[in-house]
Amino acid sequence: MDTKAKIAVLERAKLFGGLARDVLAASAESAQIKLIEKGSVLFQQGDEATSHYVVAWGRLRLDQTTPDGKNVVLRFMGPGDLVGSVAVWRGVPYPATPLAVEDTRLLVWSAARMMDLMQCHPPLSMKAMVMMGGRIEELQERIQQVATQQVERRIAATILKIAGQSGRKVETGVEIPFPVSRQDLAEMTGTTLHTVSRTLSAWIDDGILEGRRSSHLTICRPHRLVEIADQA
Amino acid sequence: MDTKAKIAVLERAKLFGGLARDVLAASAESAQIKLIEKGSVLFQQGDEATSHYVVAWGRLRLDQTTPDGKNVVLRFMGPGDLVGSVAVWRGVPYPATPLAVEDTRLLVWSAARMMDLMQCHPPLSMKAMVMMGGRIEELQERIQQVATQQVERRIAATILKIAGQSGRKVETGVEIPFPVSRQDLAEMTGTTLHTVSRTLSAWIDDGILEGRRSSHLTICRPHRLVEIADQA
DNA sequence: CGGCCGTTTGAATTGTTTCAAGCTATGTGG
DNA sequence: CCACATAGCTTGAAACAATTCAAACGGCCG
Repeated sequence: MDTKAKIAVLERAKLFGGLARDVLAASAESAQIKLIEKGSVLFQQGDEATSHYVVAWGRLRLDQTTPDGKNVVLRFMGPGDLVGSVAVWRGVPYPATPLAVEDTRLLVWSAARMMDLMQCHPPLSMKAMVMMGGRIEELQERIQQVATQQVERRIAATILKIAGQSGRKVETGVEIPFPVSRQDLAEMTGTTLHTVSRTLSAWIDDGILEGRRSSHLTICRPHRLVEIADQA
Repeated sequence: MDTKAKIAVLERAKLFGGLARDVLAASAESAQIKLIEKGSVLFQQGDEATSHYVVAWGRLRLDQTTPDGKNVVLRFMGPGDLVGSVAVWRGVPYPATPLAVEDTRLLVWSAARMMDLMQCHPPLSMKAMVMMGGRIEELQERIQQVATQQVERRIAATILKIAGQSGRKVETGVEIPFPVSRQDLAEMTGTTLHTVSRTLSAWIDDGILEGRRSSHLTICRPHRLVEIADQA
């Protein structure tokens, strides 16, 4: 991947999109490329934060393991998303583990290089703040969801969020183009595999969803799902 | 309050602490003072974000109301805490409502002035990013809690967090120096007033806590509460 | 073919909520 | 100074949503 291709990736990244040519060029030039295979992790929760990444292709699932062994899926990440940024900026260990759910290609910067870029290009740090603010609001919304809504609504909302971020239109509806297991959904909504399975089964029976027994989920009647997600 | 006093407040604020003299002076000079009474709100969730605040004295509770009328307490804020920052930087409406639970005094900047300060003083925006990163981790931890732990543990952890932020040592243990109702705790932990009441009653019977019927909560046996908070 | 992993589904169990009633400080107006 | 109202809290009993336990199914890979 040459600098031109790197710039193309950066333009789609939330952190870099819309920034001046010279900032992109400076950033792209100092980026390394890293490739990881489906099923392997980029780094481990608790590792020292030495690098900062931008996803070029592929998809990652961000997992957080609790001291007592339970797992929470924080989110899925795709092209343009940032990985490890917060830990690098704060100088603390990575708080979660990104696992590739597809073969994935990323741009990499060392922590020091990233800090340099930030210092030299104020628009970059402005952008970073806006982005982090967005993440804060997202997390606050999720807390509100887990704290006040019941399971069925949370599952519906979660599926819709994933579809909104990564869904593709197909003949039968909107498809999520990478595998999302019942276990994943359980760990995103704070419930159990069993409850998710039952709920999805009911929706599939109602024709709202397609995708029994793994494969890829397809939303056939998005409108119904929205109704479930924000029913009073 | 003169500029000197303002600087003293800023030095204790997370955003300004440890910054160079000239940054503090420039910031303090352009700050206005605002006083609000116990029970009144600083602004309303949904209002356009026109100002950014730092708490000088007093205490606020940050509330978020859901579309269907339920309420979530995001956190309590005291001296040195920032209010409204994220919304100002992002140029979006305030996502929550800060309510004074004591008479409170704040420093105020217009959104435009705040952005100027940020642009002119890179160390300020660096500090802001580190701070926002901290908030992101805090929120992720809370999601993990609400999603995986049962109510008793969440209540224990929440009381300990409040005590850690604002607790004062007294003869009988650690006291939370402002009123925290059972309803508040319920809205922080995603449960009901009734469950909180039952749980606290049990703890008071066990001598872990003091503070039946409102008044101020005092933790008599912090160690026991920690055990409950992180029991496997 | 056989084993495995993710899933489905039923039944029993439980933590938590909901419903309902009563309590106790605190404050207010007569 | 005493009824009276109020706000916040407590507590029991019933109802329920979701989890846990248990077993079996189906697709896929070696």
